[in-house]
Amino acid sequence: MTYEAVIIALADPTRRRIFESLRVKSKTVGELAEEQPVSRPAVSQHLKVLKNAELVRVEAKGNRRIYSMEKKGLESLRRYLDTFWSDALEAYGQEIFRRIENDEL
Amino acid sequence: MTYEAVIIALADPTRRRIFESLRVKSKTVGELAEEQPVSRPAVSQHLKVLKNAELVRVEAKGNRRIYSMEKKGLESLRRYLDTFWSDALEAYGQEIFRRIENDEL
DNA sequence: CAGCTTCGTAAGTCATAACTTACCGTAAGC
DNA sequence: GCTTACGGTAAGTTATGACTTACGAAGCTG
Repeated sequence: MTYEAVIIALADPTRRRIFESLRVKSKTVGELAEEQPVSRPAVSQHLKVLKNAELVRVEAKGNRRIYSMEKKGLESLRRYLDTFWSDALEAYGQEIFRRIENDEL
Repeated sequence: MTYEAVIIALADPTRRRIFESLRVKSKTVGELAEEQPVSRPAVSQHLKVLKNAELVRVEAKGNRRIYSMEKKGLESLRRYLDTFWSDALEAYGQEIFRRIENDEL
């Protein structure tokens, strides 16, 4: 059920901006904080959530922490979405809907 | 930017349960409320959010409103996710990451 | 028409999570 | 070794959003 963590992580606009910023290139916490309209500790907290959702990974480089994009979280969310395109469920749902329309239910 | 509404809509567990419940068959507000551990007005409010995200559609049937699943919202979210699998961005990001690793940046 | 059902909205409460400042540990530079 | 830079965590505040009850509109029922 890790896709829940991914959805929650991406639901916050600041967190989405941080995540999408890493799409271009990997950055330190300070670099990310400069781009964002919030304080550095706030960015740290957001990165914690993103890491928990496996949307970013950290690389310690001496004094700094270099954050980069991680695809694993996105993949689990995509798998969740894909389950909604099942043909069987689709057909069943449509049939029920038709019956309701026709007052057969 | 409608994918934002979709992510926000799916971020709430109650809303996710309502949405997934409609996967099986279309239902009235009352039916949905019976399944959920919250009041009927709460369900109404959640349905409003889901509708705004194009995750459900309504069908007025006399006194009742029959809610059913709508794929449009899911599709826009999927398109958003797919943009992260662009090979060009991937290659660029990896190259930058390599340079940082090697202190070339 | 009177009463009952269905459901949306308004208003207010409460829990949560997004923020702030303050502080601490750790690594780097002089 | 002392100072400075980087970043994580704690504690407290504030904003948001998920809930509740109360109410009203619109439609079936007898």
